[in-house]
Order: sequence, then C-alpha cells, then structure tokens
Amino acid sequence: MVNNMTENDNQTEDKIFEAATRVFEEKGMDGARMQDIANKAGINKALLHYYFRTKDRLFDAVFQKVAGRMLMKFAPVFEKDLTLEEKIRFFFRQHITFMQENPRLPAFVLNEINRNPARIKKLLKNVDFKKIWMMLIEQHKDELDKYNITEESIPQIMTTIAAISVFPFAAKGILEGIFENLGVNFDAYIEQRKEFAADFVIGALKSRKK
Amino acid sequence: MVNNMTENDNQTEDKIFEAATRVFEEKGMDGARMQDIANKAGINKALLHYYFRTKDRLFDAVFQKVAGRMLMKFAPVFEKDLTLEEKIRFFFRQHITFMQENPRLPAFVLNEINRNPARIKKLLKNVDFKKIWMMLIEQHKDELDKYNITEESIPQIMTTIAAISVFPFAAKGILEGIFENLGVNFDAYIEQRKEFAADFVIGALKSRKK
DNA sequence: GTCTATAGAAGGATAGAC
DNA sequence: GTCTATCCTTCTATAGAC
Repeated sequence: MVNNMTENDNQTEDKIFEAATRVFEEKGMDGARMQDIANKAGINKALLHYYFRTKDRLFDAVFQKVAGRMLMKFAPVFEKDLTLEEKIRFFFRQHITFMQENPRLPAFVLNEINRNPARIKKLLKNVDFKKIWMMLIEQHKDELDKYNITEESIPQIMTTIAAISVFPFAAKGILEGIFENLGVNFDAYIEQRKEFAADFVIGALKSRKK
Repeated sequence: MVNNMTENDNQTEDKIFEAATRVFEEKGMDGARMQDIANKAGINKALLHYYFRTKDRLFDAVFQKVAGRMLMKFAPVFEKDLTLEEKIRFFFRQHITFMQENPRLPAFVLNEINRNPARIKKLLKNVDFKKIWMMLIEQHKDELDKYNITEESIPQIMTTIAAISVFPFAAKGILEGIFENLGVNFDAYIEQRKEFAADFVIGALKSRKK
C-alpha cells in the first residue's frame, strides 16, 4: 500500500452500495431491480456490473454487511461486566434503539435467511457460540442458580428475549394495521417497549426464584 | 343451487391452489414462478391463467386464505370462558402446534405484509379490534386489576405473547444455524416451548401483582 | 377445460466507444 | 471509470386448436 487511497475513497462504489442496501431492504433479493438501484445511485446499470459483476454478488455484499451489523449489536451484552439484570436492561435499550434507526432490517434479514439459509451459515461460521455459551454460564453461575435457570431453559430464555425485541419490527406491517384500529401509536409503543420488555423479562425470571 | 355440485368439486382448481400455496410459501410472491406452480399441480401454465387470470390474483387468493387461517387461530382465545391463565396456556399450546404443522407460514405472512401492507388491510377490514379489546377488558377486569395491568400495557403484553409464539418460526433459519452449533434440537425446543412460554408469561404477570 | 405454441415485456448481463 | 446500445434469457400472459 504505497498510495494514499483509503478504502472509503471509492465514492461510486459507496453510492452503489448504499442505494443497493435501500432497494434490497425494501424489495428483497427477488423483488429488487438493478435498474432501480442504478437510478437511486445516480448511475447506469452497466456500472453496477462493473463494480459488483452480478446481482447475486451485490446482494451478498449488502446482506453480509447489514446482517453482520445486526448480529454485532448482540456482542456488547456478552462482554460487559454487568449483572444479569443490568445486561437485560442494557440489551433492550440498545437493540430497540438500533432497530428504531433501521426499522426494515429485522424483516429483511429474517426473510432472506429463510429464503436462503446458506447465506447466514457463511456469516455465523466465525462465531463460536459454544464458547459464548460457556462464558455466559460461568459469568452468571450464581444468578442462574438463584433464578432456578437450568441449562435446558437457556435457549428458551435467550430466544424469548430476542423475540420480544425483534418481533414488533418484523411484524410492523400488521401491528400498525391493528394499532390504528385501537388508537395506539406505533412509535410511542416502541419507545415504551425498551423499559417494558426489561421489566417483563426480569419479572418472569424473579418468579422462578427458589 | 339446484345442481348437486359442491364448491369443493373443482378438482383442478384445488390442485392449482394447493400447488400455489406451497410454491408461494417457499419462494414468496416475487420469487415464485408460474411454471413451478403448473408443474407442481401437474398441469400447464395456460390453465393457471384460465382459472386465476393473473399471478397477482392467484397470489392474493392464496394469501387471503392462509393469512386468514393464521389469524383465525387467535379467535378461540377471545371467545372461550377461561381465566387469563388458562387462556394463556391454551393459546400457546394451540398456536405453536398449528405452526409446527405449518412452519413456513409465519415468515411468509410477515414478509409479504411488510412488502405490501395493503393486503393485510383487506384482511383486517372485517375484524373489529376495538370490540374484541373492550370485551377482553370487561371479561378480565378483576385479573387486570390483580396483576396491575394498565390499559396502556395491554398492547405490550399481547404483542409479547405473539412474539414469543411466532418468533422461533419466523427466525427458524437463524436459530437452526445457532442451535446446531450448541447441540440443541429445534423440534425438541419447540415442543418444550409450549409450556415454557406459558410459564414465562404467567410468571411475568404474577411478578406485577400489587 | 385443457393443451401447444407464441407473443410481448422485463430484466440481467455484456460489448464497445469515449 | 462511465456511458449507450443491445443481446439473450426468463417470465407472464394470450391465441387458437381440440
């Protein structure tokens, strides 16, 4: 690297990538049109192929990046030196705030994964879940005991936490339809959820106390 | 109706409909191909158009039916004369069992709704949520008071229940990837979830007790 | 009602000039 | 690197025979 170009210096590639992200998030892999992406990026179709060769490669680049960003949001939870309760509060606040800024992301990622599970495998290949798992158990040994949490129930609890956080965004389309009917405001509901979710989960755990 | 034909007598239409349901569930509206549907139904493309005119109409017919079936699964909960606790247990058992039999349905419905919210509006038009809402509050007045449940928190609780039930199926693709890594079996996890979910929610409610 | 054949449009990808 | 023009495949949809 003798030149002084940084990786972010390729403005056209960035514009394409950003446009592609928006179009793919909205329409999905199958519904997205290269023409749309080109228009949104302010260039022509040929240039898309010059930079990314095929639609599939362009999609893959976008998907790896956004799905990765989303998974990374879970990481701090496992690292920080907090009590279980603090971690739960921290997680909901962080994660829901992130999705407020990227409301289409959850539905997009969930859908494309079901459509093509191979893509997520590529992403998860480098994550050692077993290690994280062991670490968690070790870190919170006493609390797991206090709350009467068996190893078997850990996947249940963790997926429940993820569910409570992600579902409102994944189901945004229906919920907004129903909420309208009930006079409930979606944004206010989400804002309120950061705290409700933590209280709910912590309450459920406390009720297991031996 | 003087003839003795029943509505279900149109075998070809049924075959098409069933094939379409399977292909749309797997590939989504955009990814589905009329040729695939024709092949799976054992007929040719022209006949699809003879029966349903366009791909969009065929999709709409399928979507209205399967999404309707899914929503209907929620209905018994509101009708039955059970305590809140019993309703929660009943719901998780019924709903998760239904999804075990139709594992692709949640992801399919959620995705297509986000892609085209107008479709769900058409479906929800005839459901009076306000009325159901009032009925619920009236039926469980005492319990809401006992568990310290404000009106404001009802949407939070109801979406939380839906989330816990639906999410594992909507996120099946990722979860199976992670579970594999951890030596957890997805089907066993789901079976276990029917009871775990009910205990978890009831526990959370009890912890709110005044 | 069901088929074969084909029209007609759309979309991904490439050639070649600048 | 970027553009215009165009190829080629794929897909929805229809015409018309039986």
